[in-house]
Amino acid sequence: MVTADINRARRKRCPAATLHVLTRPGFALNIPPEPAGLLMRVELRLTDLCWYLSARSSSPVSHLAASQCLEGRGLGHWDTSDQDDLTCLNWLHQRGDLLPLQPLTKVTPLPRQQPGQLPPPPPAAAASSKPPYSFSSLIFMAIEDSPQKRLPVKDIYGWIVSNFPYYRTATGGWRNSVRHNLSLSKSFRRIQRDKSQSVGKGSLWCVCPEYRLALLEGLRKTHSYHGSSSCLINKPVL
DNA sequence: ACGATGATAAACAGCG
DNA sequence: TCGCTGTTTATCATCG
Repeated sequence: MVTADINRARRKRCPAATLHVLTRPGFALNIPPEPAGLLMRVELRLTDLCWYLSARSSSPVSHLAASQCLEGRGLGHWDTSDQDDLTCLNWLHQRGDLLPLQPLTKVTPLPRQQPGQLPPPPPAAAASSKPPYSFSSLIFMAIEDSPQKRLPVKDIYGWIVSNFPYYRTATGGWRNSVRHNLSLSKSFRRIQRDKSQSVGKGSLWCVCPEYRLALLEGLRKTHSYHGSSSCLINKPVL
C-alpha cells in the first residue's frame, strides 16, 4: 500500500483524471473541489495502479513506473483529458477481483451539493419510486462512500437522503429500519467513538470485512435484476 | 407448504 | 425533559 496526498500530486501536475482513479483502492471516485488547503490523503495498492496504467497503455507498467506516477513524474505517457474514459471502470472489471459487478460504461459524476443548496430535481419516476436496494445495501454503500469507511447513523441517513430522493419525502419509519438493520445484521459493526475527540451522539458503524463480498454480491444481484440503468451501480462510489 | 430474507412497526432503555 | 441512538420482538410480504 502506498500513500500520497492529492495536493502534492496536484502541485506536480498529476492529472486530475488520474487522481480520480487513485483516490480509492479498487474503486474510482470523483474528487470534489475541496477547500483550499485541505489535505486529502489517498491510498491505493500499487498493484492496482499498475493494472490501471497497463489498461490505459498498450504495454505493461512496472511498479516503479506506477510509483513514479504517484510522485507526479512520468505521467506524460498517460496524460489524458478528464472527459475520456478514465472514469470507466472496465480496467477494474478486467482485474476481476476488484469489481464483481457488471461491465460498466462511463461513470456519471455525482453533482456536488453545496450546503443549503437543494439538489437538482430528479426525474419524477426516480423521485417517487422506492429504490430497489435493501437497507443493508444502502447502509453498505453509505459506509463505503465515506472517507474513513465508518459513519454515524445520522450520516448514514444523510447519505441515503442525498442519493435517493424517495427518502426525502418518505415517513420516518425507514430510519427505524436502518437502525434495525445495523443492529440485526452481522455485516455491520459498531465502533465506539473516541470520547476525547467526538462530538455528537452515538457510535460509528463500519462494514465487517468478512461480509463485504457478500454485500457486494447482493448489490450485484440487485443490479442484474433491475438492469444496468440502475442509478447506483454507475455511481463513482461503486 | 415451508423456510429464508427483508421491510415495517413498536416498545424500551441509555445517553447527551 | 426531550430527542436521538441502539436493541429487541413481532408481524407481514415476497421469493425460491
